Amino acid sequence: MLHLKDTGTLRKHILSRVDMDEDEVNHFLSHFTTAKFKKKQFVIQPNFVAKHRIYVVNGALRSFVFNENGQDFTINFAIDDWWISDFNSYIFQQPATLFVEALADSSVLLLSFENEQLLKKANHKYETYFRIIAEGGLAQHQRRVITNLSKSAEERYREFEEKYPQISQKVPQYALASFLGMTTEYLSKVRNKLSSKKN
Amino acid sequence: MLHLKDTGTLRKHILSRVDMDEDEVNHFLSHFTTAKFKKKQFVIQPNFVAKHRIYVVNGALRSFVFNENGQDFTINFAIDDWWISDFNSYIFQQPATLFVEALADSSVLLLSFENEQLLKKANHKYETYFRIIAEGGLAQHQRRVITNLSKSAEERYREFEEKYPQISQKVPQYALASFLGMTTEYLSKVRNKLSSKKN
DNA sequence: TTTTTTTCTTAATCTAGTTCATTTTTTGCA
DNA sequence: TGCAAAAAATGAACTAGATTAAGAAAAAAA
Repeated sequence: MLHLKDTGTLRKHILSRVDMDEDEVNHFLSHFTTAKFKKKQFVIQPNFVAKHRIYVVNGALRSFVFNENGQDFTINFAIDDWWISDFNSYIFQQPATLFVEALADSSVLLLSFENEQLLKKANHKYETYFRIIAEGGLAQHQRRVITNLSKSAEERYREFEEKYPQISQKVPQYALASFLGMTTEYLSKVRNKLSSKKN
Repeated sequence: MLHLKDTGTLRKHILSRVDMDEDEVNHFLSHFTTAKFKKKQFVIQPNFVAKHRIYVVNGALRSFVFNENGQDFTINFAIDDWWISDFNSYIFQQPATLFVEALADSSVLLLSFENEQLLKKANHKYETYFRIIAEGGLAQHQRRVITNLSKSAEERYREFEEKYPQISQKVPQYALASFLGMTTEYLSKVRNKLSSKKN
């Protein structure tokens, strides 16, 4: 059984998007399990089907891939109050291509694919919530594609810093560099250049 | 009033994703308007709110942005049986940042934001459909981010050709080049290199 | 058909960002 | 607290892909 304290932020996340009464949110939240992950622990691995959507209560996770040369690319970050998974795997219940790992000790809430189906059948409002987060994620990914195509590495870094200052504090630089589509070395150079400009 | 012929492919698109009876699909489809766009015509423009989601019956559209240097970047294509819009603008009803233009004379079905809200209120199944297409779009964008980060320009082109041979027939090369994150000149070089390898 | 406009190709030059090798700093943990 | 391992920084050499420029081909317009 879940403790109230664990689900407080997710409760807010839901209520800020869909109008539900107390009982409805409670029923929704009762379908989640809690879990804790140690830093460097894997949550999802390639070739296994992603069984869960993961809501981060606190901590930091990232999803990433290796390409054929063994280089590591961060696909997404998730810190407090964000969702993460290999959605391509989760939604279609196909083998994952991504890793999801903890970047720091983290507490999460897990929703299994089966429980999600039960929820969507049980109450229209639950499905509305899933629609809204999918649409939000779609819009966000579209914005990311736009920046990746149309801005230079330096601009991408500057924009990220401005938009997500909390994240760049929490994650290692190599993970941020590959998320932004550049090497660690180059990010280091960019950072240096920008900070020397300020002073 | 819409003619049946116009909505046939959208009908199939819906029924392959959500189980509806005849009346339900008809009611859903009655909320769309038809439109035809001439090649080069703009469907959505920056600073105006995207009022519609656009389903392409036949033809070809693309969404794109200009960056501050006036370079043009294709964000998405939509050919027969695809949806397109500036989703960031449409979903949140904020001013668009993208253009959407017709690359060829096209017939489309338009769903206004207001009508979409009516539909979602009217029947649970309609919302299920919107959830499913949002999730599909999210998964697709995530795959795109992965390729853009982890593959070379040549590989991106090869994969695209393999996956969407119909599209590269239909769209101008400069639009494809910027979609794949490279210049027209470089795409031309890549094409040449690959086709000379084959012979 | 001819003219005009748009798209595509080719080639030379250039550069943003990578690679590789080494050093310094930070982190974790016995 | 000290030491090994991981992460970050630095710099030099390199390259994938951009830029520029000019001509050829194709498509649209007249």
